[in-house]
Amino acid sequence: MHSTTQSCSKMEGLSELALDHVAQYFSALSEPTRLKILNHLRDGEKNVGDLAIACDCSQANVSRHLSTLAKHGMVVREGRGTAVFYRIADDAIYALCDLVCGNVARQLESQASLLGSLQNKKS
Amino acid sequence: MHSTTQSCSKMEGLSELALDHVAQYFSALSEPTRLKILNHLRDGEKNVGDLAIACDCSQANVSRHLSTLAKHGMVVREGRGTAVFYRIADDAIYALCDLVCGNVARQLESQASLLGSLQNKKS
DNA sequence: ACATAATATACTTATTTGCGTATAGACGCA
DNA sequence: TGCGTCTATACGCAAATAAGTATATTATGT
Repeated sequence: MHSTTQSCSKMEGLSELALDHVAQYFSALSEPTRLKILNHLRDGEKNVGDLAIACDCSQANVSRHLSTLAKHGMVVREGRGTAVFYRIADDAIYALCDLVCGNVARQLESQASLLGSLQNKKS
Repeated sequence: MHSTTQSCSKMEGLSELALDHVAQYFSALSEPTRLKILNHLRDGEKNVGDLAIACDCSQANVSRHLSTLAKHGMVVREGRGTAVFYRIADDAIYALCDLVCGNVARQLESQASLLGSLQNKKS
């Protein structure tokens, strides 16, 4: 039923190998251009060329990034004619990104307030 | 009230700079050892030395990783005596990891079934 | 003050990663 | 079949990153 590595929906007690997978998943999301691509796919599928223009990025670059995202099952590839369209595989990816956005926002705020208090004291 | 960069709880329409922050946040979670550290902090604070033993990792290495996690507000540092204890700053981090775990598990399963069907057809 | 212990950091090295560039491969069309 | 278009890949390079090693820093107790 399942592969040799146990598939677990919680991170606690994961095997070394499974942790690597999770780390690589996060790694796929750790690149601004890839996040930009995901953002541009919010309103539906787009082909590589259009994404390159939208992201202000070279075609080769976008293609490589899409390949990375596809490898992790984040986007789905579908060739039609000479073009290749990509779309989000699972909207859960946005829940993930938005959650992180919230965390980052809080983090920035606390840093800002810390900076502010330091400047006030002006030691 | 807020800093120069708008703080937004959604990723859509984020500035270039904000996207960088989000990417760096993901990047902090893209390392197996750091995930292992977070796992070991589930049951409460631990000092650096104990974490090094638990993670089977050098002290210097763990210290560096903790520094990275702290930089992003994921863990909180507190020195007591000669030791330094770290604890999770926000349990939301686990929700994040568990969510990714679920995605990775699904991803592995679909890859496994794909592999299986290929082997069955044995082209 | 000195010795000891715990943590952080500097330096080096090996690996990874993203990108520019050029090119190969696939598809449609005349 | 030959051409134009779109996408993927190979190659080289520069920057980023993780880890080993040694050392600096900080705190405690005598």
